Amino acid sequence: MGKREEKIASIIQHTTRLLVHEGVGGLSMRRVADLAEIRLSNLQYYFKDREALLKATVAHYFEQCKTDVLQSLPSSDTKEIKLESLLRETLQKGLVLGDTNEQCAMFREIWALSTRNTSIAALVKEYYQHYCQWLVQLMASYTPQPQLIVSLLMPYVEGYSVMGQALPLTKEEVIDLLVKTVLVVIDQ
Amino acid sequence: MGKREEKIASIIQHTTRLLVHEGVGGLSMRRVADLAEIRLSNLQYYFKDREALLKATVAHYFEQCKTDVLQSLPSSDTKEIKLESLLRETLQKGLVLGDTNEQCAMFREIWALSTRNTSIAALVKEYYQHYCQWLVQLMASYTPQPQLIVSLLMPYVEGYSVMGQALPLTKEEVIDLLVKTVLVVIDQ
DNA sequence: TACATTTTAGGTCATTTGACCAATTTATTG
DNA sequence: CAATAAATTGGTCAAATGACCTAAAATGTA
Repeated sequence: MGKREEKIASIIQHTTRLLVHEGVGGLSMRRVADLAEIRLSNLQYYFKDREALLKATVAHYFEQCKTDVLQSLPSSDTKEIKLESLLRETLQKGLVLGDTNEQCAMFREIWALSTRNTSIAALVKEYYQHYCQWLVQLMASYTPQPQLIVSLLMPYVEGYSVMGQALPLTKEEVIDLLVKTVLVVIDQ
Repeated sequence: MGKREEKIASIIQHTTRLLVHEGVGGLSMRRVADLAEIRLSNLQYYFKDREALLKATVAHYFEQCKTDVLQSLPSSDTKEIKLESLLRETLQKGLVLGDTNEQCAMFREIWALSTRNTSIAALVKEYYQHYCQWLVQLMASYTPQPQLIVSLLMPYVEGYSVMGQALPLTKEEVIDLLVKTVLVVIDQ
């Protein structure tokens, strides 16, 4: 990584931290410059304004998500495992309560931003579409209707991070329920 | 509604609009005062600071949600209808894509806020818990396991508003899938 | 009416913010 | 080495903002 890339990485990292801990309201060029220990005008040299910095930071976030997801998905050559194990494993990782998770906090900000920022909204949509595709591809080895399973599980996982803490079931009970549900549905 | 209540209602209404259209960043006491056509100091008389205004506005939002939900739920004395119809009707209303809906936009802001504001986070959690209870109560007339159905559908509906637009299924297909799923699961 | 309370008006002040600029330093390259 | 571009610095400026204050006006009440 060249010096330029390193510096940009540092800027984006501090911007991300600021976003997570203070929200969009707390994000200003000056504060980022302070955190990254560079002058305001130097920051402006790399990102001409707040908007550009924000866009780059969000794009970087989804890049990171992509890497995380693709790594965490079981590789498709270990097809020996049962569909049930795959589901359990995936759900165990995927079901996260949003209020205890830094990555979720970042997503909340992005989601709110996307309401009024079409280019950020496009990034969100694009990411979810890719995510769907990866999962469909993964599931395709186990069932003739991967789209069905994905359409059933993805919104659930996202919704769980929003309001899972208000559910009358524990995470384990939820996983049992979902696994059972999926297995029953594809048997139909 | 007394003059005082009318004025407070107007302030909260304009605050809500501002939040939806500009985000938390665009929310300042001055702008609210301008929109509500009162002096800044008058606004400060009713809400001592931004924080108090925000809290009251969020609380009002959830009050409104409560009213909406309780009204839209079929009254429990019309038990003649089938569970399937109930599910279809509820899902038709509940499955909303977040990017086309003003109420969703407001929720996005609130959700982002709740990351760093415990009292707002408490309002969110409280609302979802009540929402769960209402639905459990409603479903209780149709199945011995209402909690199961609610635990299955509520996160899904919330998640659908987040990423439904990236799903490979249409809303109608999603509803068919969910209804079928629920009916199969409770038959087990 | 006279008094107390609530509500409104107008203004100041210190801070923060984004935008902009001129000058200087640090690579890079011919 | 010299010239050119890239990177960095320090600083100014106007606008916006929250907090604060005082006085007046409206309203209710004894």
